[in-house]
Amino acid sequence: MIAYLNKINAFINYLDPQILTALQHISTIKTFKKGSFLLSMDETCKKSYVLESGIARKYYLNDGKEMTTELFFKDDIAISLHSYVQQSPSREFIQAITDVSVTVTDYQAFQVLKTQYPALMELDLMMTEYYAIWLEDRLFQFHTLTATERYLFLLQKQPHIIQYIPLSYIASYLGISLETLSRIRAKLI
Amino acid sequence: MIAYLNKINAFINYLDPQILTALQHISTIKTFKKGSFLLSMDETCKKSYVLESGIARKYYLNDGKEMTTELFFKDDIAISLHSYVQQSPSREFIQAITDVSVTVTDYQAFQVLKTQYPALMELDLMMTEYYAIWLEDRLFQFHTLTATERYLFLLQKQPHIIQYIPLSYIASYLGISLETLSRIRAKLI
DNA sequence: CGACATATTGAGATCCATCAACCAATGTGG
DNA sequence: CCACATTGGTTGATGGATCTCAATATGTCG
Repeated sequence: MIAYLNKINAFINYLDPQILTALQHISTIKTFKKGSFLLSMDETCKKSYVLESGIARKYYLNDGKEMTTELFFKDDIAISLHSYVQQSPSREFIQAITDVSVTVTDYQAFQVLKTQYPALMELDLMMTEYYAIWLEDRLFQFHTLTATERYLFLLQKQPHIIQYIPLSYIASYLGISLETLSRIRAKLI
Repeated sequence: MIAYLNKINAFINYLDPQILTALQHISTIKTFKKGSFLLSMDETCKKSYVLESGIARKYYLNDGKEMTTELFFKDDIAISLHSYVQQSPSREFIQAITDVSVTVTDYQAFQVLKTQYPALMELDLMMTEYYAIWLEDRLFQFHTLTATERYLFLLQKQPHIIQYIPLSYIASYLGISLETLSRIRAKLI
């Protein structure tokens, strides 16, 4: 998993400088205040956001309850995949948890660039593969681990998450209630 | 979701015949007997299998128990993604549930062809996106639906599954025990 | 300080897993 | 062709994990 990330980074480093310049031409830097939305439900995800600083999350509403599906840190790519890929209305929100700075890249412009530079198509494929593997792993966790095990797993793999993010977000990310998470933590001390 | 499948099919239909011929050159037809394995754990997934007839499933072992993660029917692509993409040992098995006929395509040969024909790179991307969206949807179901709801959802979306596949496979596919599934079905009648 | 968001704790209800017994259909060797 | 094993499915009893509702505590920020 990490190995594959390294492969992607290596691929980016070996990209033709001309391609990188072209990418920069269709990208801008933008900031979002804590609590504001990079993407709202029913909106089409027409931009990708690479986090430069700050933290964001992706969530949807279920019976009025917010279910967090993904947490974004530096260098993560924040999009709502189903909306981005199909250019259809999103079921998800993407929200800044702290003040956030991002590199914004336009979907349409990127599509054009991909047909121009096959290396970008390949890069897009690698990143999508990585996301799919990450999803498989998450599904595996829901399939086989108890709530406590999922929490410990998160603690071990991404200890930084716990420090900066409200427990209510973490609870729904783990697929458990806030109360259960609180009890799990109490027991572990 | 279906719309995107249509888009992929349209894309395939408009592929340069030369590309299709090249694809056929690196593919062969093969059959597997019921119960036999297209891929075993610890083996690297070096082929992709497009089902022509029959049914297959993907599963892994957890505490000695088989957890079914995916069911394959006609035209589905059976691979273990993490193993295929990273060319590393698989955690999963792919097994023929009935006698199965498949079109086998070699990973390495396909990689070469992709660099030769960018349209194939694009096709690979679209198929991976589709799989990722499917995974997101499955994760959504585990996140928000009860066992009964997940079963009803499956019944509604893929009624053919129930007819040909042992309940034990379906149970683990839904993330529940065989007994619970049996009770759910009893209540629904 | 007061107000609002965030987290903890308790009690009861619910869902689902586990263990175990049992049943039906199918297949196999003698 | 029968006896028996095997596979797939059902049903019952029980316990544990987790949810929900509700009350309380803690923190944070204007």
